[in-house]
Amino acid sequence: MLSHKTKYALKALLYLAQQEEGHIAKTIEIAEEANIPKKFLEQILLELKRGHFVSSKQGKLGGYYLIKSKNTITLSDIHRLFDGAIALLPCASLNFYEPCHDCQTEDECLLRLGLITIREKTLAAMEGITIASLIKK
Amino acid sequence: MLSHKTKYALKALLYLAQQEEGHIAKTIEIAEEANIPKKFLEQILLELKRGHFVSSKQGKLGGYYLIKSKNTITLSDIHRLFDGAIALLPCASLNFYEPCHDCQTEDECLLRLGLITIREKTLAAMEGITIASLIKK
DNA sequence: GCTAAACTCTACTAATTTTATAGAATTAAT
DNA sequence: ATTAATTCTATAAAATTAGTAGAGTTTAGC
Repeated sequence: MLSHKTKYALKALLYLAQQEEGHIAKTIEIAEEANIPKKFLEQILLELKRGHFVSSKQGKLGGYYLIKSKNTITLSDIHRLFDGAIALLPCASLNFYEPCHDCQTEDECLLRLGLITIREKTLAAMEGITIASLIKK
Repeated sequence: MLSHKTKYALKALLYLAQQEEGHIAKTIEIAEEANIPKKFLEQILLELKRGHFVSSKQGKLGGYYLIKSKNTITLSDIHRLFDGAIALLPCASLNFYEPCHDCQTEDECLLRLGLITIREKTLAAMEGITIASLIKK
């Protein structure tokens, strides 16, 4: 399941992607439009900025805007930024790999290969969904 | 990601499925074999029993054994029993549906249809993995 | 019947993560 | 200067997860 943070991030990106070129959106504007607690959204937008999905203008008249094309921002990108691994266990993860310490040797693990299969299919599905494709539907 | 509980449940089922017909496995035996804290495993086995995946024999010489065919126990079954919904948000879930309270109307939600697509693909993948198929690999 | 060894059940605790909130600091337009 | 926005750090409240404790129940075997 997605955390609220990831859901809010996606909703914020969807809002930004729907604005006309050059529009700079204030946090309060996004928060009210997408029903997100404003102070929580501030943190989320900062993380999206650090992840190079959005950028900001400071000071009066400041705000946030997309800097990555909405066609190239996928569900898996945002999931990884806020919720981490796509895989069901770290031992089956590409980007967040960690061995299980309850397994003696990974080769003997009956679970891992199955979980890798799941991750491959889920990841393919998540990479197929972009901010742009969500808006089109 | 799977909780430890779900991972332990799967490992316990894998252990039981590998025993010869008629064998009754003690909790301590499964715990040691699969590296699971014994008291935690007790709870997990009880939940698996309530879910009709295993049954138990009480008293001395008691223990647990599979009652559902290993060919029909899927990853999605066990995920749902311990970790709940397969979908990324409750509004996209089949078995754990709940509306989001930050959406005005569900029809206007740009996220939901995409998440339903993901759920369909992930679920298909998870239904394809059974306890039996994990043992074969 | 008694004892040993297993499952059963309820409650509790400790740690972690999630979901925020608070408030001071910084930046920039007017 | 003033106003209104982002930025940053710290904190708090709530929920979830992971695990423990201990009493109760059941059954095999002597």
